[in-house]
Amino acid sequence: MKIGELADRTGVSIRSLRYYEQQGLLAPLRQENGYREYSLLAVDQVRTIQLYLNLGLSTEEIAGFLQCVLKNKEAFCEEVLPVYRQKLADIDEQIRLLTGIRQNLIDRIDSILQERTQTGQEERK
Amino acid sequence: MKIGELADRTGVSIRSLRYYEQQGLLAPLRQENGYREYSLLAVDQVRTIQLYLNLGLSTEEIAGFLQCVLKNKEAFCEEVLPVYRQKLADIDEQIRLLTGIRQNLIDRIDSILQERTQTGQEERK
DNA sequence: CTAAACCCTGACATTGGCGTGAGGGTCAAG
DNA sequence: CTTGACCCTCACGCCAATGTCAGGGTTTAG
Repeated sequence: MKIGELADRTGVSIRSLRYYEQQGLLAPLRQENGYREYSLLAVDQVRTIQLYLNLGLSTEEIAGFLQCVLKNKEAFCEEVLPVYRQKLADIDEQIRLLTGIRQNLIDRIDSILQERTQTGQEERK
Repeated sequence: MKIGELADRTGVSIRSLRYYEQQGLLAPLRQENGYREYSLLAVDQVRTIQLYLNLGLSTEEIAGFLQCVLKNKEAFCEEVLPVYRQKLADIDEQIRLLTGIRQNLIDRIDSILQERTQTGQEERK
């Protein structure tokens, strides 16, 4: 199938499909006229890519184990687990940072509201 | 004082100080030779800017109330509270997203480990 | 006088997945 | 033949704060 059909079937934009190819995640054949020719397997492949992107992995990280997971179960691919663990650590760190800022904001909002009630300023609901 | 001294006193890079000025957060006088001339107040001002940046606010948002908070208490500046609340909502949303991904990662890690022990693959500590 | 140490204004680079437009082939239906 | 729907390859834009050159003045200590 050509790129437009693959885009329709997967819901991924043509631009993204070409980008994935550039990043080494897809390798379609070429017709004589230069058009990309995708096999049916490409549909699953693109969905798999999307799945990993939604986990916050970069195209580079995905490229590191995509070929393996397409042919085997994830558990068989040694590369996957360390990437997952690193990502988990990163996310935990991000959540930690955000949680700190969040509490800071809450404290500041509270103290503003408190100061306003003390000085008689009204809080609009 | 000149920009280098302000940078030393605040720990903020010269590049950033110039950027803040460009964003309307600082407005130093100019000497005859074109050098920026900062008053002592600029030190507090820069620290205040840093404080808000660390809360995740953009220079544009900060510009909206910086002059006010430099002269009054935050509680007196009407612009601050809505910005804080919006930011808090944004952060809550980010945390929600990250938490979802986090759980997804944990589930996947667990299932990989479980599959490996079932199929006899070893988990290196 | 000179070299070091500052200061100035641009302006490009970074990050990363993807939108979008330019300029131009290919192909099938009418 | 023509029109329209596809396809191709660049290549810039985005977002935001900051790093980092380049090319050039000024000042200051020795």
